[in-house]
Amino acid sequence: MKQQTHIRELINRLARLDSAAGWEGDLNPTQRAALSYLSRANRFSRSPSHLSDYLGSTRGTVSQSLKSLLQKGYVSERRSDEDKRVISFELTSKGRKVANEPTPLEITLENLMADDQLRLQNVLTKTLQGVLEQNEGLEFGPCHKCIHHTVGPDGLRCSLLAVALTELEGDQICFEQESA
Amino acid sequence: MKQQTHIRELINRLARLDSAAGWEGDLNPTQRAALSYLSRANRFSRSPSHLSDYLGSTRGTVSQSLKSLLQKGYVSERRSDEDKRVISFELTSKGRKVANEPTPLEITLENLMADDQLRLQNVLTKTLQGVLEQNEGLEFGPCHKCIHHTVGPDGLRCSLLAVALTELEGDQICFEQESA
DNA sequence: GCTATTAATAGCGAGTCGAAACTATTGCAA
DNA sequence: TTGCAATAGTTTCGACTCGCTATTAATAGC
Repeated sequence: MKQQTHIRELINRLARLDSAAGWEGDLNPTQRAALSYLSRANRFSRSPSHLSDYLGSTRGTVSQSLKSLLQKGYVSERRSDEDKRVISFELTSKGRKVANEPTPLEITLENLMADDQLRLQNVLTKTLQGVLEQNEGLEFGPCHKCIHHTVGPDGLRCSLLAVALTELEGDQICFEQESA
Repeated sequence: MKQQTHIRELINRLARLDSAAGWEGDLNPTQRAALSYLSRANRFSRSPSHLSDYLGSTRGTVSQSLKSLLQKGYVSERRSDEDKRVISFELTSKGRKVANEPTPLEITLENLMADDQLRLQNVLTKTLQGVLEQNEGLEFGPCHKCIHHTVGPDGLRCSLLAVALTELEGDQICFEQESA
């Protein structure tokens, strides 16, 4: 068998097993993935559109998932004042509690050697960039690794959106992120 | 953010994008994953039970997927003579054609440096073993890397199932496989 | 023979998925 | 300024996945 086929199967199988473990409680794997994204995205990136871009899904599908999460009390929504079409979602305390529970996959990764972890992260990041290039997809990387992220005398800033950033926001996911 | 969370997200996102690309034609990602498994599993491992173990799913779900694949002409079924409860599935020529189309993920992996590929495969394999240990899941590795695989004067054999193996079968996935 | 186990299937309800049709808001240009 | 295209989000449709809970059939152990 071709090696790249083997690696693809490993990635898919790991994700599948991680998903299967994600059925606990009244959530399914997709809802859990949405929750996880929302817990890590910055305030400009928590809309249905961005979530669907991130998940490689469609706005319609994501709209359904968010409706379900809303009914079950894991998220709350808020319309933007500047653009009344835009909705930003936020986790409730119930949602925050669930979003960061470690899965069996995470526990296993935690036990890997430190240099194995680093290598894995680097190669997978490179691979993701390659796939996104073919798809014309957005990277959704962390704000502080972006070409528009600047550190000045008045603190952290995003030169593209022209806003000041808190320390926390610098670590969050941004839909505009372009790797430096 | 914790590094293992980041890696988990990378794995899930890559698999998700690979899935999203798998909607082409009249197949969905799950059906495609089933097809891919059947194309690589040996004759003892192509039943609904083994497929559900492999996918981390249930027999009921897999039964539905296979029914759909059967109706669309991608697979054929055959009841075993020894044990009349057992059904073994096989790909039709139509199924074989679809099973081995490279996805964007595979194309990207192909372009990685050779040592990156090898490292990735090794670390992911180790990770999978770790997850399966927690799950009490089966590994489904290749026959020739199994403790029961022997090479004698009369060719390849499986000492557990007590059968002779062809060269091709030595490279296939087996549900009984235990890494040497 | 009786019973437990195993393999597979069927039916249920919730939810995902892509696709297409729809509403509301915004931005742009004539 | 009016008119229209683009954008954000929702709704509906049909096919399907998913866990769950029977149910049927075949086998294995006693």
